[in-house]
Amino acid sequence: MSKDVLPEAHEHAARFNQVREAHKTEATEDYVELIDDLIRVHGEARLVDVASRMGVTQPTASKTLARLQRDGFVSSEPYRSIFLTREGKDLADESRLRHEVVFNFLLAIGVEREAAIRDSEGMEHHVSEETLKVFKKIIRESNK
Amino acid sequence: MSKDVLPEAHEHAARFNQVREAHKTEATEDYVELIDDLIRVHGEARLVDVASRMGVTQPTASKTLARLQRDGFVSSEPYRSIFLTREGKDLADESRLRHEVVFNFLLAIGVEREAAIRDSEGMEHHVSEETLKVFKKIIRESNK
DNA sequence: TTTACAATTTAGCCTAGGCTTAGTTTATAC
DNA sequence: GTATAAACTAAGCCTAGGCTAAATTGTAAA
Repeated sequence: MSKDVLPEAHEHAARFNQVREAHKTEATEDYVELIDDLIRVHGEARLVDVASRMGVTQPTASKTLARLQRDGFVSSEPYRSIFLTREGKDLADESRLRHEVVFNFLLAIGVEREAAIRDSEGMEHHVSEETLKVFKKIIRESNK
Repeated sequence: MSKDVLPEAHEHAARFNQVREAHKTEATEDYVELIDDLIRVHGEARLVDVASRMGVTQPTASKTLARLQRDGFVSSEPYRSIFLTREGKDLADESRLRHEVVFNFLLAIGVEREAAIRDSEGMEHHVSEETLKVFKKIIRESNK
């Protein structure tokens, strides 16, 4: 069962590099997705809510949001609520879509709801387009 | 389709905290799994190979290994090859098992091999026991 | 309208995990 | 047996993402 040869080193490294790439964008995606949700459901996104829902302190959320603003995903004035830029909104939409596919896929194959909620949060950032296609197909089939 | 209410804040936060927990152990799991592979296939694990296969520089690998040693997963003498402690070996076995289940699951549902290799590397750290059970069941069914 | 509380920012600290450059040790080849 | 190359370590720098404590701003109630 276990391997008796290893992939070539550069091949091997490429996998880990891909995971590291995904990690870099994870926080950004989680934040914009949450901000978009807050705006849609509560009418606005306040730092205090972003922080409590991300499970971090306000200074931590504040610092992360400053980075997102620097990188062009978010805009806000001091002491005011938070808005998504066009780029941020696009990323949020894309991110939520992927999140929903993973979530619905887990439900479709029989994972219990609570586990599906929790697992999809972590998994969504590591699912390629190719795999996502297979997930979608299985969701469609389970809806028949 | 999209939500019109959000989960309670503490519930929401719990999901992200779980993902952050998983991130903390990711590097450790990836390193011990790789070290175990190198020992099994090449007879020993040298820093230079760990670094090139992780896709990082030698000083980076060296620093990470120092941390793993501090935390009791790895042991080694300066300029010598790297060994797993009992704890490290157990973690490697557990980690490889999970990795294999995720990989075989992706194959079983029809994901192409290369994508399955890459996606399983990132996904393995975010799949709960509950979901893993469902994955195993689907693998068994596809082998009939 | 002032006062008090809530929200936000600032400052400063920590760890992980990247990097480069430079020095040391080990192994190899002549 | 020594020179050279390869492997490894050391030192120092950077970013992200956590934290606490303290200062500032905004808002609402008395």
